[in-house]
Amino acid sequence: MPDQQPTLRAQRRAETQRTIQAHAVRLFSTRGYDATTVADVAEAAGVSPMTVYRHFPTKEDLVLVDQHRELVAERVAASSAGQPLVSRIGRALVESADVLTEGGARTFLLARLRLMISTPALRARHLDSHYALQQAIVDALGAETGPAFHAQAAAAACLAAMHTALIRWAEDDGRSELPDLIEEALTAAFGNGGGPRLP
Amino acid sequence: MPDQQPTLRAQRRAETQRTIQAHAVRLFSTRGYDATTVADVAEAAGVSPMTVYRHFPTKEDLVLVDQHRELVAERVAASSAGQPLVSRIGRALVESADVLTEGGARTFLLARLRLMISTPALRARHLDSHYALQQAIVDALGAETGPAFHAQAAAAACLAAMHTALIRWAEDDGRSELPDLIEEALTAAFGNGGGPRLP
DNA sequence: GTCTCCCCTGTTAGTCACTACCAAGTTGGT
DNA sequence: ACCAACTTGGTAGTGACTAACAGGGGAGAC
Repeated sequence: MPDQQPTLRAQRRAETQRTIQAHAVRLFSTRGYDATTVADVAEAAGVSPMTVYRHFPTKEDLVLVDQHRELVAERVAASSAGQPLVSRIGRALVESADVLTEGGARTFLLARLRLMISTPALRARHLDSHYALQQAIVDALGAETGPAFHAQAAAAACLAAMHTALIRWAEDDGRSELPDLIEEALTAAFGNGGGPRLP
Repeated sequence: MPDQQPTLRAQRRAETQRTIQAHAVRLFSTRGYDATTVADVAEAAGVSPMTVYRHFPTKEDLVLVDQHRELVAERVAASSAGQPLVSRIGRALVESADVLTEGGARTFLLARLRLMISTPALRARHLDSHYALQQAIVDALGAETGPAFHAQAAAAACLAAMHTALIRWAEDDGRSELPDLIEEALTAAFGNGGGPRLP
């Protein structure tokens, strides 16, 4: 059970993973996703094609790697249970977006997002990852929120609204603030019942 | 421009298309999607693998063929422009589901839906088709509905709610009424602002 | 330090989805 | 009967992805 070794070996592994992904996104963005083979990515990263598959189960995952889930789930779990579902979820989404766009990874985030929007295969998988995120949100909401079906519907609707904000953000080339766009999309869908703006 | 010939040649084409799809869904449901090759489908349908690809661009499209789009779009376009967006869209979705589940294709619809839910690749493509449906809805809403971004968010949220209803319906094995489930999902997401039940 | 175990990486061969490119039979209009 | 367009089948090839086997460099034990 290698779980308490954040150093040394795992470090190299994480680095090659980052290297491979960085080269992949760069090549996909310049040459196009379909025109770039996994072998091309491997060669650019200086590894063998097999190594790419050991780190990323599919070619699509080279773009779709995502730690967004944990970020959102913990915020949903921490929200006060008294408010309506869409408020709790919406707030968690806005705050998570705030965190993600703070760091210096903004450009990389945009490049990945552009790929996910323009490439059909990636767009489909991206939407499917939202579906997984939806399950995580429902789990984080807890059991006493009425029928699970209702929580599913609320979470799905919130995520769909966020998705339109993501697309808008990419179209803006990241010039606008993502949290604001998400807030606007939520308001457009649910009205002002989604709760007031962050302090 | 062969556009005015609803007879003869196109008839045979439509029939082979139906035959291929029927055999495909049957084989996928029994043997599993991944365990069934396109060659298997072709052999079962009595055609060559090439012919399958002529009628369906990808293996996934063997399950995902869908005329739902036109059905929903025309109902959205016919809705009265005075109501809130989510009401207009939600009503159109409920009515379209009513039409689709009326016919005798209910069993076939369920089989396809089960495949789309259980198979990752199909689930992703299914969600992507909802994205295309979303664009059609926004177009059908007309131009005077405020920022297009708001219409996108409202349509995306409505479709996501409907999707949870579809999953619930499949889990029920189609015993409940799909339009009712969609109505319930919309209410869970948007409250009662979505408008009253159909007359 | 050295030995040993294990993880990581590379190589090969193979399956399968999917795509041109070309050949043949059928149907539709003249 | 004749030409054109449509549909189908065959072949060869690309590329994503998998399984099985072999070598190399760190990890811990002595």
